[in-house]
Amino acid sequence: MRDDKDVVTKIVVGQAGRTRGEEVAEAIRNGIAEGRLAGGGRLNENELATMLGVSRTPVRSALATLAADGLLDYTPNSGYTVRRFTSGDIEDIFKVRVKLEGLAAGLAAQNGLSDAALGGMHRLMGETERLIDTHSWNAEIHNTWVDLNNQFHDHIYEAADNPYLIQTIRRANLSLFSLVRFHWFDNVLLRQSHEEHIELVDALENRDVQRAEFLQGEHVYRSGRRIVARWRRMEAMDGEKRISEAGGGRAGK
Amino acid sequence: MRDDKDVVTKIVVGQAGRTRGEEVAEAIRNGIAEGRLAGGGRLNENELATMLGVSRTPVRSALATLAADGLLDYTPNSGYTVRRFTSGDIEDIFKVRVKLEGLAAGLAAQNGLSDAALGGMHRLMGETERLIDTHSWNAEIHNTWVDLNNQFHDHIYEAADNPYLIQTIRRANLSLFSLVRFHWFDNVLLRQSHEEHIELVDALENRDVQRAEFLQGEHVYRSGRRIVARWRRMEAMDGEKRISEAGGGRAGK
DNA sequence: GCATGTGCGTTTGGATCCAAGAACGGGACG
DNA sequence: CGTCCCGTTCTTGGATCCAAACGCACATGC
Repeated sequence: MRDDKDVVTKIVVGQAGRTRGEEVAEAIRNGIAEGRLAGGGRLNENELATMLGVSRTPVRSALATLAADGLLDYTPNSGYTVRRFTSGDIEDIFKVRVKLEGLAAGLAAQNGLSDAALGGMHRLMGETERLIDTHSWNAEIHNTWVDLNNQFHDHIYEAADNPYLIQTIRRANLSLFSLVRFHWFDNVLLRQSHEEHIELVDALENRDVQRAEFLQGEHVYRSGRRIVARWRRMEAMDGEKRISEAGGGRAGK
Repeated sequence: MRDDKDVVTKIVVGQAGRTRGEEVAEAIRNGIAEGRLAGGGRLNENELATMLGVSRTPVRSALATLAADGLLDYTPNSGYTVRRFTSGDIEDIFKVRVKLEGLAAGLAAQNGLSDAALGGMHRLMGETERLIDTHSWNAEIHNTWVDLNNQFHDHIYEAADNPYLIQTIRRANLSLFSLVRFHWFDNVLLRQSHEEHIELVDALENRDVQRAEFLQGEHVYRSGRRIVARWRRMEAMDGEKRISEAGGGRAGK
C-alpha cells in the first residue's frame, strides 16, 4: 500500500446510478483481483480516500460491503485487511465449487440452452482453438482465455436459471480469481481444459443432466487440484521468505 | 416500520469487541429473522438510528453489510429494503442447499465424528423424541425443535471441517429462516424429520459417505418442497390481498 | 536480555452538518 | 378524470470533526 501509487485505480465519478461508495468498492475489488492488493495487506481508510480523491465516508461504506462479501477480514477498532487464503482455504472453496458448478451445468442441461447460446458456445470454443493453435503462452493469451472462459460459463449460468446459485458461484469465484497467476498455466493445460469444454457442450446439447453435472464437477475438481498444488508450492517458498522477514511491523501479524 | 415501536431491539452498547455498527446489524438481522421486519419493507436510516439510540453512521455501516449479506436490497440514492422472496427464489435457494448440506454430511462421514459429537447427537435425538411424545404442537415446541435441530447440524458442520462450506450454508439459511412459520409444521412432520435424522446418524456412524450425502440432500429437498408449497399458498393469498390494496404507495412496487 | 508499563501518534468509530437526489403532493391542462 | 409538471420535503450520500481505541516505541525493573 505504502509503496505503490497505482494500487487502486482512481475512480471515475458520475457513472449513472452509482454512488462513490460503489465505485470505491469496485476499485478495491479490482485491486485485489489484479493482485495489486496482496492477501494480508492492511487497508488504510485515509490513504485509500486520498488515493481515490474522496472522503473516508464512501471508503468505509465500500470496506463494510467487501468484508461482508468475504474479500476482506475485519477487526473492530483495528480495520480491514485483504483476506489471506491458505491452500486449505482454496481447497475448501473448490469442494464447494465442484458441487455448485456441477449443479449449474445439470440445471442448464435440464432446462436446455437456446440455439443462440449453443451457437455462442461453439464460437467461443472456435476462438479458444485459435489460441491453442498459436502454440504459445503469455499474459495476453491468458487474459483472452479467461474472458472466453467467462463468457462460456455465462451461457451455462443463464440456462441454469437459478439466480441464487449463480450469485453463490460468483461469490466463490470472486475470492479465487484474485489468486490465479497466468504462469501457472500453459498451452497444454489450455488444450486440456478446452477438451473438457467440448465434452461438456456435448452433454448439454444432448440434455444429459447427470453427464453434464459430472463433467463440469470433474472439470472444476481438476482445476482446483492444480491451483491448490501451486498455492502449496508458493506457501512453501513464502514460509521460507517469512522466516527471514519476521518482525516486519503491523502487517507481520 | 412506522407502526411498530418494537421492530428492532434496542442495542446494548459496550459488548466486548463489538462496534455499534455490528450491534445495529445484529438488531436488524434479528428483526428480519423474527418476522418483525417484513419483506419489501423500507429501512429508514433516521428512524432506525432514533429507535436504537445511535447516530446514522453505524446504521449505514450495518445496512451496507446486510445488503452484501443478501438480506437487504439496495438502490443507490434511494436506500435499503428488506429482501422479498418469491417461491421461485426459495426453490432456488433450496436447490443450492440440497447440494451444500449433502456435501457437508458426506465430508462429515468421510472425516468421522468424535464419540463426543455422536453422543451429543444421540442426546439431541432423545430430546426430540420427548417433544414428539407430547403429541402436541405450538410455537414453544417449534422453537425448542429449531434449537435442537441447529445443534444437530452444528455437529455435522464441525465434522465437515470446511469453513467456507459452512459459511455458505449459513448464508443460505440466514435468508430462509426468517421465512418459516411454526404453524407450517406439526407433530407428524416433526416425527418424519426425526426419522430422517436417525438414518443420517446411522450413515455417519458407519462412515458411509455416499449414503450420508444422499440422505441429507433428500432431507433438505423434502423440507424445501414443503416450505415452497406453503410460500406459494401465501403468495396466492397475498396476490388477492395485493390486488385489493393496489396503489398503496412505495411498498407496492 | 526480556518482560512490563507508559506515553504518544495514528487510525478507526461515531456524530453532525451540508448538499444532492428521490419521492410525494398539489395544481394546471387536455 | 387522468396525466404531466413543478415545488417542497424527506432521505440518502458525502464531508468534516471529535473522541476512543490500538499499536508502536521507549523507558524501567528484574
